[in-house]
Amino acid sequence: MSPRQSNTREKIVERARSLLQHHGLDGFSYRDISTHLGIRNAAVHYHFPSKDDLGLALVEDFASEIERDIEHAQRAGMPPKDQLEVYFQRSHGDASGDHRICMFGALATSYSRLSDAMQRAMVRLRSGVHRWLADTLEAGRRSGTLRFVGDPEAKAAVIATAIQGARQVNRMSPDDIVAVVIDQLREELYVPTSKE
Amino acid sequence: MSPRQSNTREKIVERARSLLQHHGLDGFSYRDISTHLGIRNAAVHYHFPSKDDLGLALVEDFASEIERDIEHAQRAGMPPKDQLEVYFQRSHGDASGDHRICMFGALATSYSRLSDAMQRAMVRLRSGVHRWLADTLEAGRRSGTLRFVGDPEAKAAVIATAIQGARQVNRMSPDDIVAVVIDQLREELYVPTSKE
DNA sequence: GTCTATACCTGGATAGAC
DNA sequence: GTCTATCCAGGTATAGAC
Repeated sequence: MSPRQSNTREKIVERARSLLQHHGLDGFSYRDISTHLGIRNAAVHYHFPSKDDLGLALVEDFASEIERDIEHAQRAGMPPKDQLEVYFQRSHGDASGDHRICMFGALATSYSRLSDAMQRAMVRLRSGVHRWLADTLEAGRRSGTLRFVGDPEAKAAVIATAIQGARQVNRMSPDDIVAVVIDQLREELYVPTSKE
Repeated sequence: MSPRQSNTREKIVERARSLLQHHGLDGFSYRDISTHLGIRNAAVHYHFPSKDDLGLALVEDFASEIERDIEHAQRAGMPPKDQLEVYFQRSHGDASGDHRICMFGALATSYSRLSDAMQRAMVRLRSGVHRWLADTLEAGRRSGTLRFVGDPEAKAAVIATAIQGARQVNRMSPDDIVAVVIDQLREELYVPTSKE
């Protein structure tokens, strides 16, 4: 009932996450956040004493958002193909909307210098998404709406990494590479509904 | 005949490239280079006055290496499947050997802040690799050694982005994700030689 | 080509008033 | 919870001697 998070804190997280997904953790400063919000540097430090605190909050914020969506889709009994489609559309929306790159891609170069807590949060998030994707693929293949060869875990790895990679190089091309990649994945995965 | 590049310059490029592919452009300093080579900071600045000069040299060095390999494979008349295999093995070697991430992934977060020259060099490199990969896929399908559905350009995009993404998350997992992804791509692409 | 020395700036972080 | 003021470390870059 009582607000556990101040309004400013939320705004900081929102802004910092955008900066992270555009420039990486080493590519933005407290100043970039404070000036955008019209506050002082010290105010940001009040909410997140060190940059590691901020980084951890960003990963956890992102993780709980993803996990909530996965749980919601599963509770609603959404068919595998539809769940996959939500994943595709979210990825494409983030990427083409304001050119955000994937959280894992954004933190990849910093990874070895991150705190243990942050590394653990990322490993946990990646593993959770991978688990969901592999299970979804397997269920779809069993029910006949999806098709692919080999291990669901391996196919999940290809899909996730392709989208992540596409989001990173999207800015380096006039074409919408994310859209191209997702369309190709659809063409390979989706079983046609009518006889071809 | 006369050496156009001093030994030190080569060593700087080599070291800087390793640092770039581990920590990103914002994740290393001139100091990291100079101490490793046992020289002073100013000596590095002599060869590369600004960090942008250094970054451009790294991209161009990498690009000429790749382009040389592509040209060599084509001149040798190497079959499409073998050319692809060279690409796979090089990617896996770099990634599992000393955990280097892909050059595009390493520079993705910095991209919008790079000089025009560097951005152009990266666009050109990406487009060259993509051209080669799409052509190789198409030739392989025509000759019956490779199989895939859809446009060679789109399939090339999926393959390149998947490997790039895999190289980035490789450190976040106990498994060798690059190997998993490449094996899955092989299984999808390679036409069995004997009847199955 | 490499050195010493230094200038200058940015960025993370803290103290203490309000 | 936000401010002003300040500190300090690290990083890029340059001048000038050797």
